[in-house]
Amino acid sequence: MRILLIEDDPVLGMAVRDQIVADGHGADWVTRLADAEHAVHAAAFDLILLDLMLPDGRGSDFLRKLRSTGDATPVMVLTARDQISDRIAALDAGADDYLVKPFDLFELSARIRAVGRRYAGNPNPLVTLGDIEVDLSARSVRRAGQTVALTAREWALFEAFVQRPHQLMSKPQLEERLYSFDAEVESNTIEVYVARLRKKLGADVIETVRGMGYRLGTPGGGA
Amino acid sequence: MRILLIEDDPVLGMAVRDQIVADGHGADWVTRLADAEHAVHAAAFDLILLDLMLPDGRGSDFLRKLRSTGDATPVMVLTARDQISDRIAALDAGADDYLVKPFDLFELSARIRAVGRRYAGNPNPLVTLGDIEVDLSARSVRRAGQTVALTAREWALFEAFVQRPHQLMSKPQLEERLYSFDAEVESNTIEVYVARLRKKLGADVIETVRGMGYRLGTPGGGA
DNA sequence: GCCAAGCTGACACTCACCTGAACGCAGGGG
DNA sequence: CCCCTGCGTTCAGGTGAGTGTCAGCTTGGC
Repeated sequence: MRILLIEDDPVLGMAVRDQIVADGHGADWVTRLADAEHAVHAAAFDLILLDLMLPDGRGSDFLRKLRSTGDATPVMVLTARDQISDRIAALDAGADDYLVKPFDLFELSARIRAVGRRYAGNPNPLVTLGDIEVDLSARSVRRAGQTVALTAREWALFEAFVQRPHQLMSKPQLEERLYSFDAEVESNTIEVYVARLRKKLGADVIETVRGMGYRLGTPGGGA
Repeated sequence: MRILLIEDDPVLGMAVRDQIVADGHGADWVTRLADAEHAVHAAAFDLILLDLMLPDGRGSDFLRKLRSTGDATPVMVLTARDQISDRIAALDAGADDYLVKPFDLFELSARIRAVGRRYAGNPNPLVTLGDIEVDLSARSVRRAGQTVALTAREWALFEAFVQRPHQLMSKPQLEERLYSFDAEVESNTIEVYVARLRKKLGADVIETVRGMGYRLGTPGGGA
């Protein structure tokens, strides 16, 4: 999916863009409405993430203008918690969904997938790894047909691997993913959670690459 | 599908009716609540499109009256942007969905198809969960053959789960669903209603996934 | 054999969740 | 008009699952 992100806050913008890319989508990031209008004229997007407060205007005006041209691209609005009236205005102007700041990046991923599903018509995308089935949108994992219950952290870690099937991931990378930036973890948390995942899903779900990190394994003995 | 359109604006009404017909459904168009009441007594509809501002009364009153007679016909409310309180009233009165004016006729078609799918012409749209039977169109739940009475909120919450059987739903998602887009609820309402549902329907109807949300339990059909 | 890197079982602490109870409010009947 | 009932919502106390940390053990490289 090709996603246009309209957000002027540099920190949030970068975080969201990284998440989008990490989810395997293409991301165009602009910080002003003028650039956004240029972008939507230049290319077709599958989804637009729209901040409401921007330096050169209000997002809802942009949205209304977009809709008036007949453009039906799904638009997800990013709002602060106290901008209730603006949010309603955005929905009435034709937004399809909204997210309240500060939002969870996981929730963002889930919503983006939901949009993709709605407009692509296909049901839930299943990822298969040997006898393991992963439903990313439902956050459920089955092994040999049996549903395996994962905790929040376990799922977060596992999702990181599933989303980048062949990529090697270092422990600092994974820590960053699990704990954003602020939290400081000075222990072997990742090792512990890798162990817990292996216990629940089989020893070969995650492969250790000594001195470098981990990557998704090849359960079922396929290769 | 047979659809009743209650809308006094001639331009919008005609457009919507034409769209309905173009989609291959049957359309009855009335402009006043009196006519609407007459229509629902005379024939059974698969869907009612209901404007809230009508010359001879408020749509939400019509809806409440309809529900009080036990009529469970799906109702989609058509609202203008500044009728926020009315919109909430309508949802509380038992609306299944709503569309904000001005809306895309394309979206209208999509929503109608969604309703059609949800209540797909099977004579018995029964969902079975262990010893629990759910009739979405009749808004009734039976447990071990015994009908269980759910309140409006309880049903709204339960329906959210039943409609997406395997989907994990976060508390913010569920709050959205129950309270539309306006209310800022900072409390444990969802927890309370989950507890009440469990009390009425059994502890395992809804499964808690700590830190992530809830999903439908698997009293008999998980695996 | 030695060292570094990774594995794992155990454990205390926290907080997300559960739950009973109380309050406000609206609707209906007396 | 007022009381009564039922629903929705809030609150506070208690609890356990989830989490991070650590110590001791295993594995792999040289």
